[in-house]
Amino acid sequence: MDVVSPELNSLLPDEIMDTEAIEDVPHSAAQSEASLDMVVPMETEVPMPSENVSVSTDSTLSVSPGSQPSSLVSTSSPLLTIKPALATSMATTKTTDSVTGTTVSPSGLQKPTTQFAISPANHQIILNKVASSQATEAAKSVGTPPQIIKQEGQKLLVTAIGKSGQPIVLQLPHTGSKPGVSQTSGDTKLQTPQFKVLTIGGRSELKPMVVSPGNQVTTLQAQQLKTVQIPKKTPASSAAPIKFIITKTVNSKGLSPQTPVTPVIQGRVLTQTSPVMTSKTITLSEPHSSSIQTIPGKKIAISPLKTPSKNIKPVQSVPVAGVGGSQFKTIIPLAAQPNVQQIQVPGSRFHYVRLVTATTASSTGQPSVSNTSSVQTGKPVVVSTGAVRMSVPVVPAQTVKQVAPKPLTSATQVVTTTQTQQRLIMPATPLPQIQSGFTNLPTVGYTVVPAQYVTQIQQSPFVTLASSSSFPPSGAVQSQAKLPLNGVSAAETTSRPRKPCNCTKSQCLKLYCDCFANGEFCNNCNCNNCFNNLEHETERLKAIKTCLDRNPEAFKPKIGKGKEGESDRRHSKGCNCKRSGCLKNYCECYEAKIMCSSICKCIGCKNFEESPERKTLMHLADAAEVRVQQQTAAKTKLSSQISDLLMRTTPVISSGGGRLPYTFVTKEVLEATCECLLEQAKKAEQTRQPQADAERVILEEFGHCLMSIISSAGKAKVDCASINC
DNA sequence: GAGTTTGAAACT
DNA sequence: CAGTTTCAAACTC
Repeated sequence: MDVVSPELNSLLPDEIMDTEAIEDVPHSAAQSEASLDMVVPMETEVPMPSENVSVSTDSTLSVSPGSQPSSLVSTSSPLLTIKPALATSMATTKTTDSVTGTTVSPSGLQKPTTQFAISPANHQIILNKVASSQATEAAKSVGTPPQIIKQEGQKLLVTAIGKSGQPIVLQLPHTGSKPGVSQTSGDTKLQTPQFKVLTIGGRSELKPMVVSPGNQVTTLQAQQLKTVQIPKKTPASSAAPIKFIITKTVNSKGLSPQTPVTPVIQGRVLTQTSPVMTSKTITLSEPHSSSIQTIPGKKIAISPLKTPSKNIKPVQSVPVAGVGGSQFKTIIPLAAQPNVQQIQVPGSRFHYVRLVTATTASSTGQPSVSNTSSVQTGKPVVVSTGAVRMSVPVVPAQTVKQVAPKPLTSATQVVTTTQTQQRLIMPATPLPQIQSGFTNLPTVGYTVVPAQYVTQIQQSPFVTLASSSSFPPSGAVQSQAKLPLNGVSAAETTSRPRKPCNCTKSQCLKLYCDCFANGEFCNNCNCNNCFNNLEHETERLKAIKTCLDRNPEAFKPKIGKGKEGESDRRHSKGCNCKRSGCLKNYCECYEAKIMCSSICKCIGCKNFEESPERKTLMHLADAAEVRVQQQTAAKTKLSSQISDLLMRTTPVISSGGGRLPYTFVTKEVLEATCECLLEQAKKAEQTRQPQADAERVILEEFGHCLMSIISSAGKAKVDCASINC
């Protein structure tokens, strides 16, 4: 029996994942071994490089929320028992629980390096297994991963766990805890009396791993246990309050030298929706939709299946209930070479991309629609080597749009989108959790990829995003995506046309670089020695982390809403201008076309509402802009008319077999033409027609004149030819 | 296009 | 946190 304590659910951070329904349970083949030094900023989930707990695709998840879905309450220090099916395989891998630094050693062979975070707010538990020593070192460098415990929502997030074919069981024993294993934050105090026991897989094979969160074991024991079993291949009822998000963990090639064969790791997030919490939708759809079933046994069994291929959900969109409301996540696994799963957080500027290196993955996605939202899974993501897992900071999304599930012939995936377009990977909010998560992140396998880049990545044949999905395949990887997304042009998707940077010394890895600061990859830039690309993923991630360490809001938009709403946009930090009077583009406020505010520390500011200089400047700017627009429109219209005329006269000209006699454009003809045009202008002026109309009339007259000239010339030429002149 | 100015970012 | 340096964009010529 595999049991996961309900506390874990409660402990899971809201931001990380919120799911309401479990649809698909992929097999997880997890391997621990992360070699990469990549740090992913802003991940709520701590990726487990080596191993992830995955719900096997084959297996159906049966969740018995019991009568009380909300009953899943995280206890402060739940006992967590993880049982890897094959303990022997675990030897090379280290498992770490994100929970307050508790470490789990599977089969006792490995160091306890696992860390898992528990967010009491959502009752979520994130289990991250850090297999590789490298990962642990990275974690060390980052610092001890914080435990996140939130009691509000009841969510269980389980990521990364054992190798494929080796189920990992999370168990919450009533009694027993390893001393000193876990830390409990003060948040853990808030514990709900009830437990949920999740059993995954339910293989007899499984060897128990015990993770004891530590301090408050006794309390947990006292609490009620609910066990939910997820039988393999059993359909899950949507009604089940518990949601599972399964994320596929990745095995990186080089990551684990020790284990040459890297199983695909699938991770899933299990979230239980509490009545209190705003619901978030999680869509994990297996090809054959698995339904969540409540099992009287009150056990949830999550069994990673050995068969890796079946239901890996390429895309996961998870609405997450956050403080501000529901938050939405979209995880899109991107195919091709690095398997990439994209996680979109509405409002965020970054796309989280999860690079999955799965050796094998195959599944035919069947669209399944959950009541609230659904994520369709397409074909399984092909796992190549280094597995990268990205957790996404969740930004509260006001509304979530769900994409109707499509049958996926290919690796098509439906992506749910929020009203806002997908953007971000960086948390809109300061997201301390992200940072913490970031620090916690195993350095391996994570990357933050700009949206455009994701689009580029999608070129890979494996994953085709549905039309609804925002990422159309693009041609060149580095080329900036300009293809329409969701029917929206790329230009529309991006708030502004990005200017190419010209960085020379920063390697485009500092905020000096606008591309980097905007969370974008350099593309078609003029920079030198650019590291802001996928080729320098590691450096880039480090740079991102550094920036976030320095300023957690470094990637937040500087221009935010003021107190009074959108009309009150203002610079988040204020400017510090001294010499520009805040009336040049040096000033970030002026550049953003907003007034300086009280938080600005500028000297000699002239960028305020009543400023005459500003008014003059703005007036001039507006006038110039209007002028430019008019000129552009006039040019366009004139050129179109000319081309139209040429098209019409072409037969005449061609019939003549030669060029028209330019001598026809004599001084007299020009004067006559000008008079015609002036006459039209006078008429327009007398009738007080609008400028646009006047221009149109004049241009039309000009066209008529041209027609007459060309026609006359053509006739003359024909006549001349007929008389051999 | 080269050089200067400017202020944010980075550094100490 | 303040002062200084670095950096790249904005600007001028």
